[in-house]
Amino acid sequence: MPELPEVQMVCDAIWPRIVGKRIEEVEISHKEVLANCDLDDFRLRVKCSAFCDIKRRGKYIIFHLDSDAFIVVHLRMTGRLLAVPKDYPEEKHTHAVFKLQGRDALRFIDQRKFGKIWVYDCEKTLNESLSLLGPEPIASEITEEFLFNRLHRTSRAIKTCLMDQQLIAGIGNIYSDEILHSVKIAPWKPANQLTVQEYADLAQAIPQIMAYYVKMNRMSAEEYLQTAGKEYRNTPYFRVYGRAGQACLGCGAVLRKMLINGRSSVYCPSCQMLDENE
DNA sequence: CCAACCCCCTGAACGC
DNA sequence: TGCGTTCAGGGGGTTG
Repeated sequence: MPELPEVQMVCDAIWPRIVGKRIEEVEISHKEVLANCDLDDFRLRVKCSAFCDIKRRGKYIIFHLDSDAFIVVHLRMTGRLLAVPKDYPEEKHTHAVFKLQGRDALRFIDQRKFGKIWVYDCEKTLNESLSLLGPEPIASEITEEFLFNRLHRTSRAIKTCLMDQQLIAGIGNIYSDEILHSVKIAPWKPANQLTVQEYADLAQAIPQIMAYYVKMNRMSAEEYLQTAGKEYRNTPYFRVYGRAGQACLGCGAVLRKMLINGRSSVYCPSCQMLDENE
């Protein structure tokens, strides 16, 4: 489920209950959740360390430990991280529990078991593992020149490009649709057919749209816990995602849904097709 | 290089 | 009410 705005909110929401606390015990009930080591190894590398920071890179959540090791979590489709009191009722599909000093525990819950947890010994191995990620969407690197240089030779659909984590890290199916609707570009348009103006529009819209949804998704730790991490505040603000069959908020035409590279995509057949006869 | 598939897994929503 | 089908916001892998 979560893309950059949701992952950012999770980091912010669990931060106050996690940072500064020591890991007293680790319980892994579904060992496949560990992506790059086995259970004993994992325990050995993180136990007795304290969390000193939580950061986000793309859709990855990065826990910095005071041993200089890092725990990295990717929620994929249905993963959730909850910081809760140890005696808080345990939810189904809880695969990992970090019991912290004091009253709280960090739990990883994932119905579909797609989510993963990695551990890295130092900043060097962490950086190597993330080295293929493109720049953050809310960053000065996202310029017209950057997009042109990276895209003008590929015939892939622009939507597919925006979701490519090696181009830009953090955009998924929802926000690629939102971005393309805002700049009135058809999601299936081959990237190498975009005009100079369209590259410029995208460079402007990508940081702006992502920052907007980060802002709209902000919630307190208490609010996050109340919904058990299952609901997001920014959902009512989507202008195309989840609105197929409803009116385009720009022109009133009925929004349509189609598959692009196997991903459902919602678009406005009127305002996102103005350039069809180029 | 890239498109077009496949896979991982569970549950909700929908159609008959 | 039940049963089958389809779909889900991610990403990695294989094939041609």
